[in-house]
Amino acid sequence: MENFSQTEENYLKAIFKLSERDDKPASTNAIAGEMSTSAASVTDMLRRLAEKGLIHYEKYRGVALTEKGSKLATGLIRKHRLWEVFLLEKLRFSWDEVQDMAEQLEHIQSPELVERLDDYLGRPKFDPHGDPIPDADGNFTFRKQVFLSALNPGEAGAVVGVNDHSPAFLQYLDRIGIKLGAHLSIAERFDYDESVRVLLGEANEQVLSKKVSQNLFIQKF
Amino acid sequence: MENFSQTEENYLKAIFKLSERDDKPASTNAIAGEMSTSAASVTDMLRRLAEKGLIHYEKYRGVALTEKGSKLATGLIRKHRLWEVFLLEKLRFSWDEVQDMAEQLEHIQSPELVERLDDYLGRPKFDPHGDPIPDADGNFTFRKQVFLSALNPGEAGAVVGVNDHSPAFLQYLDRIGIKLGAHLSIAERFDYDESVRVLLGEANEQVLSKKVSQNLFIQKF
DNA sequence: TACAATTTTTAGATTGGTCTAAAAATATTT
DNA sequence: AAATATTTTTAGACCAATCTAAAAATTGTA
Repeated sequence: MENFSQTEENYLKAIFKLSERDDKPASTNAIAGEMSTSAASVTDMLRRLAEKGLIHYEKYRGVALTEKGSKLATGLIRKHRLWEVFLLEKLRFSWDEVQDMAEQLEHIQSPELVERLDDYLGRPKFDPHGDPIPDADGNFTFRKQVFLSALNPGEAGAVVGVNDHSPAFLQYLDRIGIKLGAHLSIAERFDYDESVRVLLGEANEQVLSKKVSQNLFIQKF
Repeated sequence: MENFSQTEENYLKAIFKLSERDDKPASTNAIAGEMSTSAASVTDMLRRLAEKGLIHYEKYRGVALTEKGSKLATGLIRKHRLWEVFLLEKLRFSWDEVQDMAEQLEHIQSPELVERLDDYLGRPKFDPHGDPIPDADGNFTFRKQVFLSALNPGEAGAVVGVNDHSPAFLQYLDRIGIKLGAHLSIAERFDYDESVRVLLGEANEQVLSKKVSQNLFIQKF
């Protein structure tokens, strides 16, 4: 397949993310927001991406990825998440440090490298934040997961992912001892501010704010 | 330190390589050749690199790297060679396959990543082609080495590096069983075409052409 | 339905990196 | 030292990606 510029690739990723989130065509403005650029620049780029057959684009109607664009975007996500696993598992970075590096590494062009890396890492299905890693054909492994905020007192499960990937949130989780795979159960729910008291593992009890509980993915037991 | 574009970085590498080879300022034309671009483009870029304090440049007088430019160039070489070690040792690529990937990976911006990678690889001093890997301060480990073509009958040594990095040459070496570290001795030298008959290891005898013998680095016993 | 607000596109300019063709400087030869 | 050859620089143009400001289209609302 042809090669595209890093900028073009980043636009594709942004469109993929927005379409996935809202399940409808991405708007020029939304893309501009995601890319931290102006709407005018986005329009320019959309015209070019459409010419290259990467997106379906009609003026004023928003955009969706074509099959080709979608393959490319999932390929980028695959690379990003595999490199994140590498950085954590092999180079011992922590999960709040890997974003910038993976952002660069995902643009390395070499199909063979991706497959060898995947092999080397033991073909992981999820990245260090719990996000699924698409396989070489672009298929994601899905998981039945809910926000912690959707759990009721008495219910229990394992932490399988985060919704917010910011270093601040990830460092907070480290501080209070929440890692991917941690077991927890809801002890009590406070209607006042929608915070919850949870039991972490055997003996660690914490009160988590509404914001935190809306950013943790749980797989129920 | 500021960041520079991949193009700027590639110019710095080219200038470093040329200055190292000839031990005098690099000419516009030589750089154009190295970069496969036009002399006019080089002149443009030189003006910009000089403005950024990366090179000493006087019109018509050729260029040399400044301290800053030199630090940057050795940093790139360090990254390139460390990634090559990674690709070979960890991902099991062969020494003729790694060039393109390392060429991309060397532009990843993250000092922390380089140091972790170095650690992870066991702080290697030489890359898979026998080229020295500069340390974090830019210091190279030097080695007393000569071309195979400089050895006389009866002399022996170990293959410690290659001068030609082309896949064709490296694959040829694989084919006839010459690896880095291989021991060899000169059995006979033919004045006719300056080829040499060498004994490889215990029992492998080969005649090597002048061209081959001028592209193998040997450390004498 | 018409007017206002918002979103999107167009127009025109800028920057980095590239090119070709021509001019200027340097190096080589006689 | 003059003439010639070579190298290097300048001039002017192009493309990708970006910007701001203004125009056009769409959406929301009185």
